[in-house]
Amino acid sequence: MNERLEAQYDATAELKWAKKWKEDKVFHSQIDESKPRFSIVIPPPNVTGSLHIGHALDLSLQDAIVRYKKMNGFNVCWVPGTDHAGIATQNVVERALLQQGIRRQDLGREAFLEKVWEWKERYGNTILDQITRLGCGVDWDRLRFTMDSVCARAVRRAFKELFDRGLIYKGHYMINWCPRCGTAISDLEVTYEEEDSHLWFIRYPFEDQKGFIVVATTRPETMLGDTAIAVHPEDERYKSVVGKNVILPLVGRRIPIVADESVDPEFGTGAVKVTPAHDPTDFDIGQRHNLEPIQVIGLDGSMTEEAGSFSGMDRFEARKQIVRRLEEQGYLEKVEPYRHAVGHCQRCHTVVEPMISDQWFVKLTAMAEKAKHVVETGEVQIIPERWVKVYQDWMDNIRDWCISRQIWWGHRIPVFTCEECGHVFASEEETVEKCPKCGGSVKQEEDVLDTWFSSSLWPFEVFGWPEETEDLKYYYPTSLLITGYDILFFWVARMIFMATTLTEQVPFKQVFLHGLVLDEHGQKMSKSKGNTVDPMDMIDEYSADALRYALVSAMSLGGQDVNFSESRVEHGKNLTNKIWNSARYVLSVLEGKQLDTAPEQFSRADRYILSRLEQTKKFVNECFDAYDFGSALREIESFYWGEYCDWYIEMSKVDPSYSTYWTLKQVLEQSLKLFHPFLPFVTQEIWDRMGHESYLVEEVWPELSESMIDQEAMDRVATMKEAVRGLRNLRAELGLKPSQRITNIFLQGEMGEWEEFFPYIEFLARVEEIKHTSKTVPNAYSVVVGNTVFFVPLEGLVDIDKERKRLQKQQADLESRIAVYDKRLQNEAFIKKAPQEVVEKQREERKALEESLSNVLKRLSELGG
RNA sequence: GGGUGCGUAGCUCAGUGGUAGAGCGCUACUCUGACACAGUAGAGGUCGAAGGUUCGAUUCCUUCCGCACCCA
Repeated sequence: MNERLEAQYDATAELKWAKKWKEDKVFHSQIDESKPRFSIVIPPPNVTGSLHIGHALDLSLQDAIVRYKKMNGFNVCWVPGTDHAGIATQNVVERALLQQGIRRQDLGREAFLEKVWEWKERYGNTILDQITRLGCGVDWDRLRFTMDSVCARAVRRAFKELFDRGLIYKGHYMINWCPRCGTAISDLEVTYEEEDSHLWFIRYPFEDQKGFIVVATTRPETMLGDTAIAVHPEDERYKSVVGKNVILPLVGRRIPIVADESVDPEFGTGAVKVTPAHDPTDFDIGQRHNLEPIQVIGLDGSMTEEAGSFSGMDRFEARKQIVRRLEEQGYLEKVEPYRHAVGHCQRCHTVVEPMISDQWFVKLTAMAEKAKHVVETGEVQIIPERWVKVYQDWMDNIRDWCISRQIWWGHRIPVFTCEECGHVFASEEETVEKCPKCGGSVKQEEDVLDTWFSSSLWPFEVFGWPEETEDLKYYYPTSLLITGYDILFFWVARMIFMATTLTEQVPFKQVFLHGLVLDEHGQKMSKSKGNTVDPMDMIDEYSADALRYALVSAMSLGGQDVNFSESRVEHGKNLTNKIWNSARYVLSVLEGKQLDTAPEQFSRADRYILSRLEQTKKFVNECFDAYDFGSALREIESFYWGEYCDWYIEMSKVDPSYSTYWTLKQVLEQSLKLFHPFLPFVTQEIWDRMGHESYLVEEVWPELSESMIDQEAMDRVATMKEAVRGLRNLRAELGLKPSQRITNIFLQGEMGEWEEFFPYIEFLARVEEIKHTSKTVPNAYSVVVGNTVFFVPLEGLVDIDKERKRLQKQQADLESRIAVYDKRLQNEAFIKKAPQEVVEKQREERKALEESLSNVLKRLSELGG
């Protein structure tokens, strides 16, 4: 044993171990055919970002399973890395440059990208350092970045393959445009929010000047681009006007009234304006009726030349002005308050503008079929299972994926057009000089790919795909993916269809989706609400172990969201200190003792704690297999604190023998191992202080030896605890201080069942001596435990009235409990229909209560009550 | 509108077909031989509402109410 442990755990030890694990490459994995393998890839965080509380949970879970698997003999490979986060990163760097008065356009593409790389080199390690600090056992030798050469190669290959197979195409369609980010975004990147707005009712006069038709709209500013009015074909109110023309107010354009199934007769007046250039539904109507799209809102969100006198005006200002103009000219019929969902850019929160533009798309219908199939067959298992349906529904209703982005930071689309012969082709090469057909000069596409396109290749690109590397063959498909359910569509689903299409394998065999971390009142954390928690602050204040405890212990099997509370972190710190202190005590007791051979005989107390340890181990293993991390951790804690510390260590202070010391050590060591996946630091530090040279994570996970389970030992100790609690309760009621020892008490009952526990009871209940008695002891308090009565005579202190009240209270309690059993046991249907063992158990439980009750009644009658 | 999840102690949450548990908070006592970041004792709950299934429901089913999230 090493030097004594300090009275309090100093969590700065964490820094030392985090560094050592990394430096000693403890988590480096190499191909080893002789071992079962376990591979897992990190969900790559944004390279310019920093660790947030959701990452902390996700990483804590991954680290727990990684350590657990490693201790169970698996060749574990956890691949770390970061994501280039196209739009987000570009925004960050642009903003920084603007502070110096530089616009990216001033620099030009090449120079700007250099700046972004510089930024990445400078700040990109922040989050990696934080992952280290959290204690994550990743394989640093396999660190990847979604823009590094290996990933870039994979992206080009994936693109080319899909392009050549006709699964990627360029098209002129309606997409979601973010005017602030200046790029197209995918459907998933639009978040809809309910907003209070208005429904404007506008009169469109018939061209013959005889009356008008009223349409309702939420977006009056787009009316400048209207090229029709649409009504439902079955709508009786409008049947007669279909085919007629109206004159567009403010513009004077003549536009037709068309009939289209997509119109909802319940909405507004049942007649709607059609703006094919600025609304997805209208775009479809336009296609069906050959309507010309007129773009009146530009890419920057201001009105175009087509908007006439409103040209150059911001779209929201234009809305106000147009409404005013309509009102002035008598076209505005009425305005009603209206609540509707408005699409915002997920990243910058700007209201997105549906626009028609040239973009690149991935054709998903066929790919989705495969992706659905592998989940149906169980090749990919989604856990918890309820997400399967959500996944399948999304695959069923999938739409093509817009993957081009009008930004510079990202993987530039590897498509080239020959300037001579017009040949368009995708290439896997980083640079292409000449057209493969005619040798003419070529021009590459300007746009870059959606970041999620490269992320979707992550599980195989990190192992070197498309090269058939040894790593790829050995580690892929990966064993498990752990991530939040919020990126089920964004990432998980896309990885599955990309993997099944490109590698013809699944990306991972299982995917565990955990909940999100919310604030302590179940609210989403957001900067605007000011309820965010910085995990690094928690680590600094309480330790990484404490933070991990707070997050993981709050997990439930169903993958519910986790409400984060700082008091839980504090408790985590208290727990680490409790482990530390108990170890400190045990080590001091074990100092200088040789405990290499297992004892031949165990005491009842030893067998009790060893039995509970076995039960705990079994339960914890089951939890790990079911990814029920929260239960596992809570179970270990309650065993260690509630049984080992509270009872066994206390009992071990009474006349310890060799088997006591051996058991103390065994339980401590095995508990440290059980705790280790969750609290890697404090357990490693103690392990080290115990004199072990090894890393705990390289030790073998405690093996089950269920033959150690001794039910009788557990039952007897449970009864002993009951007696101790009864005596302590009496002490508390009498106001006895811990320092006041009771001289002696008398036991009336079966001596044989109790004798071996006398020393423990004496110690735990602070009694000088327990003696046996066959007769009632007069003038004494009593504690009834089943068929046993402990008499507690206290010189001059026994208040008969008080004693009577205590017993009456116990009587009432026992009677009410027995009544419940009686009701059940007197019910014939219960006796007949309930399983025999249940009936038997009820009878036994009732009998135990009855024994206590009869003793209580006997005491009362002796007291003349 | 469709879907999913959740309503259990003052707060935050576990959990179970056989009269409910933890942490924090609260009350009282205690620096008792590792731990006051602790110990001991205690108070506190008709497990959202109503039906149904069952010998028995907080647990399973249905409906309703409330909250949250996802999709359209």
